[in-house]
Amino acid sequence: MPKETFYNLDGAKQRRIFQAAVQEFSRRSFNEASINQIIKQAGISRGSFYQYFQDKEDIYLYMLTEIGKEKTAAIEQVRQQRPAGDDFFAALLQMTEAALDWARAMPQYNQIGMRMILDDSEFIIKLRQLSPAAVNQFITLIERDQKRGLIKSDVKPELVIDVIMVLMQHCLKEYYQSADYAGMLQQAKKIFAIIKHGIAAPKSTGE
Amino acid sequence: MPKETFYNLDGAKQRRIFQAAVQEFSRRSFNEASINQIIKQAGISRGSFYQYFQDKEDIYLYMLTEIGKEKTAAIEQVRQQRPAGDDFFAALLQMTEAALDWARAMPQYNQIGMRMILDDSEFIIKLRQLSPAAVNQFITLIERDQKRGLIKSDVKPELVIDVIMVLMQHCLKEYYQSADYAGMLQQAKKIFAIIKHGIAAPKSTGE
DNA sequence: TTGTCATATGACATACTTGTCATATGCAAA
DNA sequence: TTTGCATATGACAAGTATGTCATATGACAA
Repeated sequence: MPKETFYNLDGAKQRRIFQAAVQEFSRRSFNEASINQIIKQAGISRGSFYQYFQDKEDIYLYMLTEIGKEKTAAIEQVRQQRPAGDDFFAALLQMTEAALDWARAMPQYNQIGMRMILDDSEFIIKLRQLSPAAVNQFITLIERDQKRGLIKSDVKPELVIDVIMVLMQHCLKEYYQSADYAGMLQQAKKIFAIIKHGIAAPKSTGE
Repeated sequence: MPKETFYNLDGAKQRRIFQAAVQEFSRRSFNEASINQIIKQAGISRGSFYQYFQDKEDIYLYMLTEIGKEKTAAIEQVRQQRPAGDDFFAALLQMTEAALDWARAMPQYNQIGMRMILDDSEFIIKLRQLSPAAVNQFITLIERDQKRGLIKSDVKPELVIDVIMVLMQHCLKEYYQSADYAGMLQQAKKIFAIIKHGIAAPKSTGE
């Protein structure tokens, strides 16, 4: 919640400040990030900064909500272009592609998201606990597939989501280092196959 | 590689300094950690610190090797008490229990390990790349089980290890917050079951 | 032109950090 | 006792950071 004065600024300047924040918060952890760097990058004075924002937490939250808006819009676009598959794994794959797309297009935003997951400063921990996590939709999908007899009924949907989220994060992190889009997608598919079918050899029934 | 002067110190003082480092590096990231805190905690003067160590990296490396020694000893002990199971999943479970034991007994050490995985300061990244990771043993186990027909032959052992390592880290992280030993072990088992058998319902063969 | 008011500015106080260095201390040998 | 050497110390310089505040600026109204 920036102060009124910030919103009175013309759009270009707001944007400049936003982008300076993105740059700094994607480069360093919340604690390490420096307001000095942000104002230098944005080309505003120290005094002005405190006229716009309460403190570092304030501009961080502002930046997050801005990114959130853009992300929602982007996801909506993907969803319209490629309608969701009809089972859990199809939907999962679609989401994975969307996530990779996002990471590729907005590396800094993704970096910030990454940091948020890893960062363990008090503020970020508090913040993370509030995050809603749009997982409910997937839980519903799993439950439906369980009723349809596609997924074992004795696994807990929450656990599956948990496992998959963790692995997805890992893939994104790897993608950062390798920057190999196709390879990463390939690997994600293999991982999902493991989750789907397991690694144990079939018990000499089909063989 | 601390300086000679450090090793000339009597054991108690060395230990005090080591523990001060553990405390600080488990509390804050490498970049955020402060030498001031360490010397205050250890009860030595600023000047002395620089007589013992080159800089922050130096004491960090020293601390890591010390922890490494202790860990190796602890693992050896576990291995002797509980001999490894004869297939991959048995060995995996044993390792999980060992890891949880370790985390419970040495929360700070584990915290440091955790930080090392997450930390993205230049120094830590460089350091992490050097780490050998004692995964080879597990890869061998998987390959053996593949030959024995227990594990599908078309999965890449490296990928499986990767997936499991990531999930294990996640479990440890969760364990930190919940501090529920039994519950965590239970969850780990369920996760391994997913890896083993998958979540897809059997194709109307057994039902 | 003058008055008013929102906004912009950077100097400042304060509080941290790291690494150095002149000096002090204490021990051991001569 | 005196000499000499290893070690201990904290003041210091130089850098970083944050948040405040008196003052300057510029735009618009009277």
